[in-house]
Amino acid sequence: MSTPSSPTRGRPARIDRTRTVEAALDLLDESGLDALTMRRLADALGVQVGALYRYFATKQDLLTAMAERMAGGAADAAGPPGDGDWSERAARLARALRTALLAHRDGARVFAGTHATGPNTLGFSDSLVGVLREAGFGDGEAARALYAVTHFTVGHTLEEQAALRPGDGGTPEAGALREAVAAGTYPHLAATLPVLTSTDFAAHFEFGLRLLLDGLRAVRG
Amino acid sequence: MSTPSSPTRGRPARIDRTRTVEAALDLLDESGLDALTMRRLADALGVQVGALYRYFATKQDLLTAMAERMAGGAADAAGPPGDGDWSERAARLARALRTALLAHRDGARVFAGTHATGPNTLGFSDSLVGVLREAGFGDGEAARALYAVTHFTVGHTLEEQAALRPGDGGTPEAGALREAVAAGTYPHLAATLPVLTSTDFAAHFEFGLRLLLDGLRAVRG
DNA sequence: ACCTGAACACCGTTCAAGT
DNA sequence: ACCTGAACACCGTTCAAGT
Repeated sequence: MSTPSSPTRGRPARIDRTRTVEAALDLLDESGLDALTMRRLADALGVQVGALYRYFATKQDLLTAMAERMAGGAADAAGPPGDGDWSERAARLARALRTALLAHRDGARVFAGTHATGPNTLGFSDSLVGVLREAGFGDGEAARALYAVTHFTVGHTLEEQAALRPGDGGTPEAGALREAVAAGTYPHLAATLPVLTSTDFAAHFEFGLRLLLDGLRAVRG
Repeated sequence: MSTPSSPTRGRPARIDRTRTVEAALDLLDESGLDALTMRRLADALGVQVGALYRYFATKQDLLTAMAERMAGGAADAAGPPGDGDWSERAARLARALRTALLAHRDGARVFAGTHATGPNTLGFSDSLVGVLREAGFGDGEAARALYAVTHFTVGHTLEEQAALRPGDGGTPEAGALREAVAAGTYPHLAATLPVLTSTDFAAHFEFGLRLLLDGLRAVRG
């Protein structure tokens, strides 16, 4: 498939999967997902475009490998058993996922657009499900809680990184929001505008995470 | 900008914003987001590609108009005040958003990739924040709850539509998941595999939504 | 075995020119 | 005013041929 054979025959390879994923993440950080093209990546690696297809079947395959790489270490955030109660350990895992996505420009977009099934991604899921099962949650509850926490975290971080994109003044569409709210008749949006346009994304994230964990507490037993 | 002037001078226009968005949604349903190109859309409308740029500044602008269109009607799902308690009304809004996204192929991807600020989108937000404020939640809580519910719903539906993509047998990466879990050592994923690979997405959604609403109940007062 | 060179079949966007 | 025709500067992917 996309992995060359083991013994080094002929000239040593100039690139490999690991180096290519690293270069792709660097390019992502510098220029963003829209500018991450196979040609530009090949340039950065000093090879021709076609060479990339010996290591990745498609660009989607490369993006999946990037997502898997980004998730590295997140599984360890739970800490050893006994280090905090189940809700604190679960919260650490969710925060670690958000942090991992924030660590790369458009990280959430890459993650949301792929379906990595490598050890980093599976390890994270196993960790979170494990914390809940060991806390006494049923298998169904633990599995569904994993999805709820993951989907919220990815959804949140997608918005967080989108809001921070344009780069210069304030939030991007906070302007459009203010304008529309001022003109139209959205009384509740008008009343909550300061919070809605706040850029304290950590506070937004912690609020949603707390809802999910409080909800889990209510569902338990 | 992208809106032609009002009085009909010269020949009547062959296309307009509304017709174009409708054709784009049809094309989306038939072929998916990856196949939705400006050229194919122009073909479907019987014009040349360049003509589209008289109505939409960029493809992103078109996608935003599509997202806004998809959100139509979702704001009304709360029903009249008094029709159910706050949590039931909020749940109806969240379900209406999921349903609106599911109504179009790749609907969640379109919605997640844009930032519509039209009346449908703002009306939905105003509705949900309104339900919570009228139930006695503070402005900050109501605004942040809007984000939590919306991000969870979009994140969930993104996964739901991604899982249903390939189309033929079972879930797409359920196979990859089973395989990896069988080979590797993920005891908690192995134990919960039946639920993790379940395609009852409505149940997954309802569970996460319940966590958020139970969490809100716990936070109130 | 690994990479190059070159092609194939496309893209989004712009803009002079026609009607 | 609205649309066409044609171009510009790219894309992802494939594959014979070189080394």
